[in-house]
Amino acid sequence: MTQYPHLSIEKKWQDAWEKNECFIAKAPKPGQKKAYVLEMFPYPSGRLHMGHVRNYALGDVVARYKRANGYAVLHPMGWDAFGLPAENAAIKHNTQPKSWTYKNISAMREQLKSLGFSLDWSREFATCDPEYYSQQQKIFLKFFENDLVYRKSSRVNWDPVENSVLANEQVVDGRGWRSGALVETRQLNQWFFRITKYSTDLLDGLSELDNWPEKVKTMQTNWIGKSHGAKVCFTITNTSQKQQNIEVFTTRPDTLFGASFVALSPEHPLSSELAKNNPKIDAFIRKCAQLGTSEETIERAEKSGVDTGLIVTHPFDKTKTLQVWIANFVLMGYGTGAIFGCPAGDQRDLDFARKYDLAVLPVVLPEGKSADQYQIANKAWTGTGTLFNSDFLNGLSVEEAIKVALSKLKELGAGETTTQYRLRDWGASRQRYWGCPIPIIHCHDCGIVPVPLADIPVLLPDEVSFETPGNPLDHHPNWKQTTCPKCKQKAVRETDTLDTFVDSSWYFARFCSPRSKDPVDSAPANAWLPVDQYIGGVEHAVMHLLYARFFTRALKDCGLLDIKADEPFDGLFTQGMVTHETYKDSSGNWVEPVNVLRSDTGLTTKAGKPVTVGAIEKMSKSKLNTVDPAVIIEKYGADVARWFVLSDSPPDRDVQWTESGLEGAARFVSRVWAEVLRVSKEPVFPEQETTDLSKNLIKTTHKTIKLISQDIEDLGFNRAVARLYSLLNDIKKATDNDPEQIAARRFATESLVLLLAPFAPHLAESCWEALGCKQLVAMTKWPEFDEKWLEEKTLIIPVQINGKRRSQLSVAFGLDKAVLQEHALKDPDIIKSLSGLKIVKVIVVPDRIINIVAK
RNA sequence: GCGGGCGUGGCGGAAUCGGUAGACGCACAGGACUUAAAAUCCUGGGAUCGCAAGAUCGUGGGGGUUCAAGUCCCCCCGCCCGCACCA
Repeated sequence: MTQYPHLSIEKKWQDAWEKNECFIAKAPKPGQKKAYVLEMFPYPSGRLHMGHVRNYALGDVVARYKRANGYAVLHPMGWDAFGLPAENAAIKHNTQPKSWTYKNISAMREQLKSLGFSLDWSREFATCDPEYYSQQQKIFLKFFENDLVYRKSSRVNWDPVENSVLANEQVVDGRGWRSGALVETRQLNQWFFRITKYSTDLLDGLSELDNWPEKVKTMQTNWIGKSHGAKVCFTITNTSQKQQNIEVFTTRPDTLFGASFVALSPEHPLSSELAKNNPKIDAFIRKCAQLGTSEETIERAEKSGVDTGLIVTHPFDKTKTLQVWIANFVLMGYGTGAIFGCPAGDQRDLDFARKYDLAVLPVVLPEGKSADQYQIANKAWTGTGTLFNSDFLNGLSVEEAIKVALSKLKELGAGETTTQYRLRDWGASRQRYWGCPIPIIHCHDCGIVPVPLADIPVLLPDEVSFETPGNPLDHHPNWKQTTCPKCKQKAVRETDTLDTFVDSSWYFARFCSPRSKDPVDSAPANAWLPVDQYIGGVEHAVMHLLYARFFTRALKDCGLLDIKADEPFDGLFTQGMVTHETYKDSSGNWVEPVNVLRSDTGLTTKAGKPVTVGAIEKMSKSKLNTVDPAVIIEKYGADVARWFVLSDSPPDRDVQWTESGLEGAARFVSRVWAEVLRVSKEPVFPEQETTDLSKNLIKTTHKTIKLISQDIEDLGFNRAVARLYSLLNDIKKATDNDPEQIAARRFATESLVLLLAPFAPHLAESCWEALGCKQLVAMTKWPEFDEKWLEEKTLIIPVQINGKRRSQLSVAFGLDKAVLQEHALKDPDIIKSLSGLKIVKVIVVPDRIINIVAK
């Protein structure tokens, strides 16, 4: 077989595309449709991984397809370049985050280019470019002006040995990952974006996102967590404290009669107040603080608490009293930071009650249970039912009881209805160097003073020291020293930088006018936004996507973004991960796939040690089960790598990287190339339609054009790939050498090449050239199908008896029920199978199926 | 713990509306070509029973709805993603 010479060819076409400016986005002409195709931009870790290849290959199919269909396409690329790894690398390798990051960007840019993605590189930027983050500082100032950003005290993980703030991922089992010290929590003044101002709008907006996966919308809905309920006031009877009442939030006021305790969050102001005079409470709160700030760890921890000794009265019955506890599972960030516990109706409350031997009184009776026998063991009943043990609520449904309880609370002045959101304001302060500096000055006399626009950008210092732990900006000998813009006295700069999620919350808009002196120019923004197809990992389903939706709204409200669209991303697609088998040697060390040798006796390392195969997992450095795209591109070519990640697995599911799958992809590329060379040597005949053979191939080709176009629209690339395999097989099978057949074969082959182009663009260009076509495929129109070839005159209908296929009929299209039934009952196989049975009923679905029910 | 998703041959998957389960690819087996091997080409593969015709079973497990269930409903199991300072 003719080997496809990928190395020389791929570079040639990449240069040709660049020379012809094929992928430079040009504003849509009047009447021209646009497509903004965007994949989530990468963090410049230094090397491309297979997840990137998949992500960008998916987007590239869409971009190339849209271009071939006459759309003006914007398909840009940039770098999510700020963040913690650069600082870790700086410490580890004794470099500077800046040089490390830009070096990585250069390396990854070359790798991306070698894959031949149809990107508009003229718009490239990195979020750590001063041109980018200075615009972000302007946005921050505008948000500050519009009260969309503010300062408040909030908890952070604190490493007492390193004297620095830890990210949640840096807290391992309650200890700092480097120092091993027990983590404490500290209160710090930090900057917050007022995302909760848009809670309702962000929630309502979801319903218009028809081209988003349902699961992502559900996750965002739950994250925002709108719930209707009540604030209920419990009066403390035995206190010397100033605070006389405890306010709790509940969505289930119907279960108030089942309340057996009230619980405060360890961070509740009253808890801290009580801790002052009670060492036991103080110790408990300190212990809770060691869990860190992650909601997951807090909720996973075994339920525990401490009795405060306080007693409150029940709002509905003053003679009933409840103990007040402090419990580790009550979150300060939600509701009022206090709850009432109804153990029968909430699993956490029940676990808590069992542990501390508190009363468990069921108040909701599930349907079909008897009131005098119903008991709660170790499973709370959270479903519907009828209220009992509940005084004036007895006999009501849960839904009715909620209403009645609410009006009673209002009547007694013991509570009010409220709407509560789970969504919290976005804490965006980071006590780190490698991020966008917050353009604020702290003045002793004037307080918080924004940096004047004329003084923007506030640039990061290039060289910082990581010798002392903590925030290098704070330690820098002179960076933070400045003068107050108002009073001209000595003042200091804010040393917090912004969360990198801020950088990625508006980059898609910046791509419309990447070199502008303003954050986003209105004409190009209106021409390109919203993003028509956004593609990235499902791990970003909530935070990144919600922050970007918030920013779009906030930017519009501040007048910094002038577009008609309300939402940044019209279409969203979440792709699956790239996985690989894991390998371990006899000493239990992970082994890289490149070091595993396969032989008849099993797997060994290159050194000959036996290797065992472990689970198939997401490619990761820690498990060493990665495959370097650069190695694959060198050996097989970019098209093979692209073809592999697009084959077989549906894009939203995980794809398992296998050597054999890769070889299959390589084989396909060679087969296409060989077949095209064969066809290219044949004479060119005008298209004719005479023989059945040629008709079939032409028909198959038209059908394939239609189906693949649809597959690409639906992002079902694995199906498109399967159809391309089929079409190639059909072309290869057509071996007759009469002019009709040769003409049909040429038509099918040319179509194949064009259909292939979004998936394996270099191969397509080479084939196109071999077939004698002068224009680049990248500039050629998508093939069209003709409906007249798709009309089916006859079809095969299965005939079932009792739901089991027993025969089939070849019939004309569109026959009516009676005729079909008659045909079916005359069928010899059916007559045979029906012997001894009595026909009960015949179901006929025209053009689909016939099912005979018989006994 | 809470929220979301996924589960189909030896393997990846197809079946888009409740209507022939297993398209297409990989791996495997047999054959052709070759001095031989590789590559390539052709053919065959869900399982069980059967010489065959064919029959029965079969979409993680258990129930249910329906003439008909991979698809809809309920329960369970396993794996994956997110949980607000990783990106």
